[in-house]
Formats: sequence, C-alpha cells, structure tokens
Amino acid sequence: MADPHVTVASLLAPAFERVSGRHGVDAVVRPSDRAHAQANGALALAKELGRNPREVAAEVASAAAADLAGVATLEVAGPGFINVTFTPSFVSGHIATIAADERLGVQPAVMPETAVVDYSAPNVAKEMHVGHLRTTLIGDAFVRMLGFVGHTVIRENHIGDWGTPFGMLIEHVVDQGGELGEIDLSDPGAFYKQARAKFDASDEFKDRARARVTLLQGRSDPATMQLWQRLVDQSADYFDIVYGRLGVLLTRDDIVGESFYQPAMPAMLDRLDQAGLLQESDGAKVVWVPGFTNREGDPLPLIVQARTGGFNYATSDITCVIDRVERLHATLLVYCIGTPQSQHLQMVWKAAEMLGVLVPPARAVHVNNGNVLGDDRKILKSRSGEPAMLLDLIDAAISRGRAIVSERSPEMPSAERDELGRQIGIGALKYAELSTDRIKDYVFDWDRMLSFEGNTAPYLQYAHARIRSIFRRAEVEPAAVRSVVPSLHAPEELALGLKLLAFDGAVADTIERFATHRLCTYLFELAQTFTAFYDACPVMRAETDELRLSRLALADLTARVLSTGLGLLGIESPDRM
RNA sequence: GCGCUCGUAGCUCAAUGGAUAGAGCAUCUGACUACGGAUCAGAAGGUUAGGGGUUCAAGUCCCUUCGAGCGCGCCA
Repeated sequence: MADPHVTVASLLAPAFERVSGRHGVDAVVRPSDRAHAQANGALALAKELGRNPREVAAEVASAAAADLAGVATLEVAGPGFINVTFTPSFVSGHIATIAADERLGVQPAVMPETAVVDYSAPNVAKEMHVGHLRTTLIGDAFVRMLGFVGHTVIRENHIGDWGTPFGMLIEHVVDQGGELGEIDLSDPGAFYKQARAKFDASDEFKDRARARVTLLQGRSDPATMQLWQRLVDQSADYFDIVYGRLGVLLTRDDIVGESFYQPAMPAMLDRLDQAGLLQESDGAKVVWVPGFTNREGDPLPLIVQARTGGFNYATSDITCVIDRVERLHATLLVYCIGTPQSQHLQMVWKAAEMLGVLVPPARAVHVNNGNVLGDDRKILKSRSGEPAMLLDLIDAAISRGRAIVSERSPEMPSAERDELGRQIGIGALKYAELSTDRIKDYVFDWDRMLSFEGNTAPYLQYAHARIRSIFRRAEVEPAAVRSVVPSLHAPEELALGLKLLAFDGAVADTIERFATHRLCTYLFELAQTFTAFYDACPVMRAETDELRLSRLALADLTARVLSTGLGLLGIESPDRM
C-alpha cells in the first residue's frame, strides 16, 4: 500500500466505529494545508449523534492513538478536524517501497479492462488545425495513462473519410487526370478548396459529383474506390507527418474512419427495427430518444436514415458503438471530442443503450474540451484569419524551442541543440494544453508556455535535468541509491518524501476524472517541493556519507517521478539542458 | 424560444461540500561569489459576476438575474 492516507484511514476506522457505535464506518483521510493530512469525519458524526464536534473528534483521536503508534500522531483542530502528522520513519519506509517499484507506487487498476480511446479525428483532404490540438494531446495522454495502470488500450482515429464531399473530391481528381499531385504542407486543404470552388461554380461539376457519391456508396465501382483510396492514403501520409512531429502515438494503423462502419449500417438499422426503436418521421427513419427537445419544445429525433435513404453520422456513430462493444469487447469507450458534440453523443449513446448494447459494464465517457483562444479571446487564428494550422503551431514550437536553446547553450553541438530544442518546444506546447482544465477555453501564449518559470514544461524538464546533473557530478549511478531507505530529518526532506508518495493518488485522480491538469499540478508542486529541499539540504556536501546517500535517493526518486509523470503526458525529459 | 458549458487576485490558471480561497507571472523587499541564479525566502494583491436558498460547513449543490461561448430534424 503506497498511500499513507489509506493506511491511516484504515487504522482510524475502528476508532470511528467505536465512537459512533456502528460498523462499516469509512474514515476518510485527505491531504491538508494545515497538517500532513486531516480526517473530517468527526464533524458529520457529531451532527449525527447530536454532540459537540470537538468532543467527538477528541474521543476518536484518543481511541485511535494506540493503533497509530509509530505511524502518525493526531491532534484535534478547528471546529472538529482531526489533524494527522505522519512519523518520518513511516514515510521513509513507504519511500523505499515505491523506489523499488517500477511504477513508483502507482497501483495497477483493480479491474483491468479494454478501453477504446477515440481521438484526433481529422478529415480527409482537409488541413489539421488548432481545433485538433487538444483532442489529439488529451487522447494521447489517456492512452498512455490507461496503459500504464494495466488496461488494454485501443487507439482509434475516427477520421472523416466518407460522405457527400467525396463526390466533388473524386471528380476533382478525375479532372486532374487521376493525379493528386504532391501534398502542399503549407496548405493541405488547398485541394478541398479547389474542389469546393468548382462545385459551387459549375452545375455540370455538381451533377458529376452527385453521381460519383452514389457510385462511392455502392462500393462496387473499382475506379471510384481506387480514387477514393488514394485520397485517403495521401491524407494518412499527411496525418503521419503531423503525429510524428508532434510526438503522439497515433499512426495510420489506428485509423478507423467513418467508411469502416458503412457496411454494417443496414444490419444496425435492422436491429433498431427489430427492437421496435425505428420510427418514421417526415419521411426519415428516426429513433425517438427521450429527454431531448427541439426548437419548438417538441421531442427531438435522432435521424439514422435521411429521407433520401442516405446514412449520416448518427448512423455511423451508433454502428461504431456496437463495433467497439461487440467486436473489440471494450467496456470503456473514451471519446475525446469537442464540447459542441455533447448532445449528439448523448443521443447516440442513449440509442445504443436502448438497443441493449451500451449497458454495464460497458460505458462511454465524453472527454470534451474547450477552445484554444488567441489574444483577442477568439479561436486562435493564423495570419489569413483561418483557424491556425496545427503543423504551423508544431513547427513554431520547435523553432522557438531551438532558439531558446541556442541562446542559452551556444556551446552545445548543433545536432544536440536541435534535438533539445524540439523536446523543449513540443513539451511546452503539450504542457500548455494539458495543464489547464480541459473543459474551459484557454489563452494560447508562446512566451508563457516556453518560460522556465512557473507551471510550464521547461521548468519541470529543468528540474529533472538538474537532478541528473547532480548524479553526473557526484559520479554516482542513480540505480545505486535505489535501495537506500532515506532518513527524513529536515522538514524539507519530509515534505519531499510526502510529495513523492502522492504520485499514485495524482495518477489515479487524473484518470478517474479524465483531467490531465491534475497530474500537471502535482508534478509542478513536486518540482517546487524539490527545489525547496535542494536549496535547504546540501546533497553532495552533506555532513555524512549516509546523509548524502539518503538525499541522493530522494533526488533520484524525484527525477524518476518527474520523468515518468511527464512521460504519461507524452512529454520528454532530457537528461541535460 | 429551449438546452449545454463557462464567469475566481492586474494577467494566466488551481482548489474530491471542509479550517484563513491557493499557485505562477507581473510588482515590491530580502538571501547567497551559487551542490546548475533557468534559485530560494518573504510582502502586497479577493464581496469567487450579482441576489436568494440547502447544509454543522458552499467558489463548489439548488433557484434566479447578468455576461461570454456553443448547440438545437435529414452535413459531418
């Protein structure tokens, strides 16, 4: 058991049971600003018993004192809080345990399951823009974290590779003699815009495009399918460039686009029909999902087949849920998609639930996100006024990172500078995304995210690099101190020790709430706690060899937690900066 | 019109219903010829948009007003 709070809570529970006179009391011990931890149960218990809260707290504390000997001391404070102070030996014992653990004390999931993480989802023949940044980075972080705690994780990139636009896109390819030409990385959406312009200008082209969509949906015309495939392949090349440069795990093998679900849609409609859920409304086939109303306050249907007979994204998304639950046997469906899709997803999931597919233990989570804003508080724009291109942002991050390294470390070999600059720039970009509450909009600011001060990736990377530097100078192999049980005499040592033990809780909390900023806040606080320790407690010049080893052990564990934590966010931690 | 999300220090952001709402930046004051100053310690800065309610306890839950953003039947 790595979490001292849990240990103390279990030791405190019998005392609560004795005072309350009933069994099954769940003593909750949580971190506190005023002490190492606090238990608040006495307040609620006093209310229940109609007694004075401080008296009840004192009674619980004295009843628990014997059980907690050597582990922690208790003190009643305020209106009836029980403050907990861990003993140094109890903390250092835990430290030695997590230092010997590959996962640094992070507990594996109690019930490992199969999770599908749906993220990024760009469109074929269009550029990736700033709107794709958050979903891509958030999804990637959860892929890493869910895997880290032992789940089977399936990445899925639900790209937009189907639908009416492909009629005009394919006809545009035909007009170019079947050639797509090189993809223009400065304007990957140029092809789409040309096709769109023709479509708007020419009725003849429009007719051809419509005919082509019909051919595509029939899936039986080899020439059409070949042209379509080439469009998809070329876009996959472009996506791979973006993902590679951004350093996320997605590859073309993770692509499961809308087209994938097309063949299964008629059967899905049959299932809806057999379940009695398929109704007709204004000529369309719909599912009446309770709880949703339209502009007029009337029930809002989920349209699964248009009047024309065509399928839409609701059809595709319900089929997709079935695929994930029944073919992949996933029980956790994570959708990293923007907030505007919320109602659509709720309706789709409700329909899948009514169909008996999305039912416990299977469940879906909308890991939604707000917008990335510019100085003007509007969605971050490029110079042309369009949403900023993702590849431009990535390249700008890299070049800014390199500029910083060149300025600070001009003596470093050029190749090393480039690599370090990339790690810093990309790290800063990712951390800026992941360190704030994903639901809210946030303001994009290069200077702030690249600063070495404050809650930024460079600050954390620096803290890590500095620790590694200590070991280089001390000429000590980090692995050599990993079995040392540290002594925690100075308050800064004890504070650092307690912070290190909180890694498990931070990761668990981050996963449970799908909130990456929780882990970021923890890592930042850890780095701050470390620098305070480092300032107050000499390591290499420690008074005794024993103390030196003890402090090296704390430093090493800090570096490992920082590096592992950043790694869970998809951020690299260089050994020197 | 209905619905969803958001509103916290000058700025950018935190805060599983718990004590005196915390950080960072910026501002001010100190420390140390620095185990990497890419540092540390401290100060100042708040009617948590306004109002009402529930609770032993509300930034957090409920109602309401205001403000911002988004969504609302055959595109995805």
